Amino acid sequence: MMNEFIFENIKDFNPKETFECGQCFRWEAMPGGSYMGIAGSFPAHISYSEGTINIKSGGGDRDFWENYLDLGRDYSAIKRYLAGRDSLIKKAIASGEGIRILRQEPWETIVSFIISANNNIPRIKGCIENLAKGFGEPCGEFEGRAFYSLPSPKTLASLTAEDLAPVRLGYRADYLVKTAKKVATCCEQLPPLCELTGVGPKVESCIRLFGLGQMDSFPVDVWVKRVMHELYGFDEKDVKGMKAFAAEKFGPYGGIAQQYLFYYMRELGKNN
DNA sequence: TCGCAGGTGGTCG
DNA sequence: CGACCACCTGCG
Repeated sequence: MMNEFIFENIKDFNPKETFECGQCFRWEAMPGGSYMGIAGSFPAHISYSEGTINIKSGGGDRDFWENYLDLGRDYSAIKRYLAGRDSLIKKAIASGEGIRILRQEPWETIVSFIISANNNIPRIKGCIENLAKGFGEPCGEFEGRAFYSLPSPKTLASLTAEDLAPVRLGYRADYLVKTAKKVATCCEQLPPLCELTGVGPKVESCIRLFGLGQMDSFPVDVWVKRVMHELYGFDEKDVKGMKAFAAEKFGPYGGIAQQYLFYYMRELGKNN
């Protein structure tokens, strides 16, 4: 199966900024600046040029992709709101004008961000691909490559940490199995995130923002600590203060502000 | 060789 | 509560 969807007159979208701002791990840059990857069980190749998004996909309808890329949201208005509330964030926004928050599946974000803990990006990506290839469902051949979804809660719950050894998750394998068991028994309804093993405050914030569309969620990771120190003078240990500040300043769009700040600090780091 | 990387869980004071 | 510390793994 092969679909093609065109979205025209799209502002505030840049594939690199969107797929490399730390919110997702299954998209890969292709020559020419397009991105190939998979959303849920749908592989796709996404490119953008002069206001037009072109999506070639191995599944999912137009509505799915419109929703996944959050195209219904007016990011220009959000940027104006944030810049109006705080002058320091303007610089951060300027570094990542084309960031959009992908609307990923809750389970996908739960798995991804449990794996992300105390880990680095190349290895996170590797683990996720190993997990999908080894234990996920085949999602068909797309542009000459085989794609696999992540294993469902039920599938993962039926495995042991030992079974997952080839995935190279380290101690996170145990977290994943325990969490899968919990999610699998709560059919349909998601259990409270804080009850999931491997889900602490930071991972929970990421799941809320990237998986549940809670745009006010403000994940504080090492990069956000750094940028909040650099830009606003916070002590890097004062996570409570940062969250309170974000709630006060950025209100319903704290999570989007976080993405600009995160991307800004990452880009800054690359030049040093 | 050793520290580090999108933190968390467990233990103490 | 807040401060520590161990922790799989792969890379520089």
